[in-house]
Amino acid sequence: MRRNTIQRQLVYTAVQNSKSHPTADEIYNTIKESYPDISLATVYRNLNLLAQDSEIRKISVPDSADRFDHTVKPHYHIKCTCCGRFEDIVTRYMDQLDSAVAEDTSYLVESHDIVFQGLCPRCSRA
Amino acid sequence: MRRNTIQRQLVYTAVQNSKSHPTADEIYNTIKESYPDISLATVYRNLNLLAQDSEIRKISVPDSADRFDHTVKPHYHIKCTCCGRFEDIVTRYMDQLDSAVAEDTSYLVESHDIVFQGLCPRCSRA
DNA sequence: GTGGCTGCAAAATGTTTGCACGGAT
DNA sequence: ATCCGTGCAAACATTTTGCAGCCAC
Repeated sequence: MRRNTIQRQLVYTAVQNSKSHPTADEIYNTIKESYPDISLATVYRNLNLLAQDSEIRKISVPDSADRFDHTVKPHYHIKCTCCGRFEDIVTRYMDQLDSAVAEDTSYLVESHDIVFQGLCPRCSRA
Repeated sequence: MRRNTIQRQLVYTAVQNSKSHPTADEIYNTIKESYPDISLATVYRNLNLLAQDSEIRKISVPDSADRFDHTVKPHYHIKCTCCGRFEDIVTRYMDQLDSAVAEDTSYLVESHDIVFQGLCPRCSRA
């Protein structure tokens, strides 16, 4: 049975209100402004619980800390190899990849993540 | 100018000889058997240099340590969410995704990685 | 009242770095 | 002779965990 604590609500709200893709530490610092007693461990615990419950999404980013996304609907991401900027891609999720791979591998495929890498407009001008 | 040291050759060879997708620590332990003085820091340094030079590939794995791949040709991976098993997928690399995303985002897209997740045959039977 | 959740500190994990020395060029 | 790469240890970054008390149920 899962309890509905103040801390979990704060974590959830902070992720929802973030326009970008915050790291655990960014969430922690945001919440601390209004609720200075919260602990980083609690932030991590709740981010993981919320991700388990599919209320937020956990994204694994190459060469940096995990990020969290308020958008639960599957979608893709792009990372600038120069400045680290990290953004959504607005293409349609390709369900058919999952079924194709399921046939080829005899895995029970649940999902896939795509991370594109390249130079963002600003960095490519330099 | 890059020097050709024994240690770098050992790291390169260890990655090539590995059938799977070893972590830095696995490479380190393999090499230590024949060359006990090698340091983990040296293994990390050389793995990163080799990946920079595109002699091996570095793969970011959700919720676990980075892995290294002797296959330089771009291809996709799948991870079992239950036992952590990690394998190649033998589909064709979809170049057209990179150009499509380049058009949509005005990034200079270099590449993309896909990691599928699901249950491997063994785990799905349980 | 109970047991899941918290804060804190410590530990665990994964990776990088400062430094003096040694070896490849 | 140069100076890049090494081993070592320490630092660093990120995330998890043990524990005693607390609070939502």
